[in-house]
Amino acid sequence: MLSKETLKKIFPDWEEGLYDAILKEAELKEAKAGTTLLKMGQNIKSAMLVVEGTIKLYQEGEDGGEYFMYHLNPGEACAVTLVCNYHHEQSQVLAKAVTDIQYLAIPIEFMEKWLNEFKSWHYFVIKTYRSRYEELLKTINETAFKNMDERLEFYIKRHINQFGPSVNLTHQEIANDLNTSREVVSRLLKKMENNGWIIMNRNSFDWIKK
Amino acid sequence: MLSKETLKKIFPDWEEGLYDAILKEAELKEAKAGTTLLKMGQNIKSAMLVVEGTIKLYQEGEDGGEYFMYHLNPGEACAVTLVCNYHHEQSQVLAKAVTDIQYLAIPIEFMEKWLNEFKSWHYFVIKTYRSRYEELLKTINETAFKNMDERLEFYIKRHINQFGPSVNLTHQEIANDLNTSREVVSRLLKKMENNGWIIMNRNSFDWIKK
DNA sequence: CTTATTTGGTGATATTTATCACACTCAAAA
DNA sequence: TTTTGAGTGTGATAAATATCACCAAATAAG
Repeated sequence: MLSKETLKKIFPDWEEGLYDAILKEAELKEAKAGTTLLKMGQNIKSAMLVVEGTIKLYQEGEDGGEYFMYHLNPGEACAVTLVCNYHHEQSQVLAKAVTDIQYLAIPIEFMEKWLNEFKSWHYFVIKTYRSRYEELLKTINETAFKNMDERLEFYIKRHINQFGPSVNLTHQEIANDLNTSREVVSRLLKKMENNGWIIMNRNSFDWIKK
Repeated sequence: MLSKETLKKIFPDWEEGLYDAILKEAELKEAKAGTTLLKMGQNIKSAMLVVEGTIKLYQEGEDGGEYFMYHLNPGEACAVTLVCNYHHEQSQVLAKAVTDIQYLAIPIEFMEKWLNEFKSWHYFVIKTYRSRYEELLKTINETAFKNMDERLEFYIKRHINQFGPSVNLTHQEIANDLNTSREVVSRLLKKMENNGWIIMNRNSFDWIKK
């Protein structure tokens, strides 16, 4: 398990008792890069707080397509899992580990209890929902108003914001995240290369614009 | 001002003290159908709780386009205005009254205070964020995965869910909400009419499918 | 080294959506 | 009644995106 000190660094501003409760009730889990942590429709049995690594949150289409919404980083939590009062509540998102990760899994029976018990937990839940809501607004804005070239640019910028200017994604992976096809991504990236926005290598490219 | 009884009917499950606080601090405002209640980028100075009528929430594009996200009904609140700790926080949504409405405006300086003071307020905020987050997920799903014909159908269904099977919207209004053009909406509605899904009248149509 | 697989490039074509142009109809106003 | 304007219908065309087909380069596997 984590030390209380580490916990405090990752999740600051909590009450002492909340750290103790976490240490007592939460399970520290690990997952390899690429693992699916939560599928759409799956019953939620525990809340998920990120300790180490990055998670990507998706919306899943009926046809099986995926649409990337936002990243979750250490100190953040998966909003949908935070307020589940009943065991039969189903996930409306798809969550995947993009790096090897560590996360705290807290059985959902504590959610209601801790809301009553710890003011700092209550604030944490609200802060989480608020920030995720804002991420969704940005995603909607991109999706509803922008063409694929701009959406690709936005996507790349979010990626380099997370992992630095070198992008190690295949065109196919990007296409999946944007719910488009590889050919479209290839052509748009080629255009960006011609514009001098990126330098392409095999299996990766570097963002140099601005 | 509203009576406490009316308030309790519209916003059930609150603490007695919260009703009193609302009666003391909130201002009951009215607005005509069509009024813009909140623009994107505008400073938020009060929280907005719907008492009567329906509000439509939009995301606004840089080019001035609008994209409909969800409805707000009596007993619901505008999530973005609920957690504003500072006076310079700007709205990321556009809110318009679609009918004549009444709403409670609560100066944002009470938000932080009431979070501490009233457990039921805390729950209300979380419940609000949670339900709005879910609405956004649905909107993203429609926008990212569906073609215009399906999005139009979804849009109409949400509308009739609010106002009944007779839809009194011009093609232009629908086009604005879906960020497309009138011609596209006209053609798709014509197709629905041919399929026997709707009956068209001038300035309105009726949904009969299913 | 040779072969197989993954990844990327690109033309051709189809589909979807946007845009432009203009005609028609109804209803309200003059 | 005539006029005006808002709302709608629809063809033509353009632009964006999706899909198909196939090839080439790089890498991994044998």
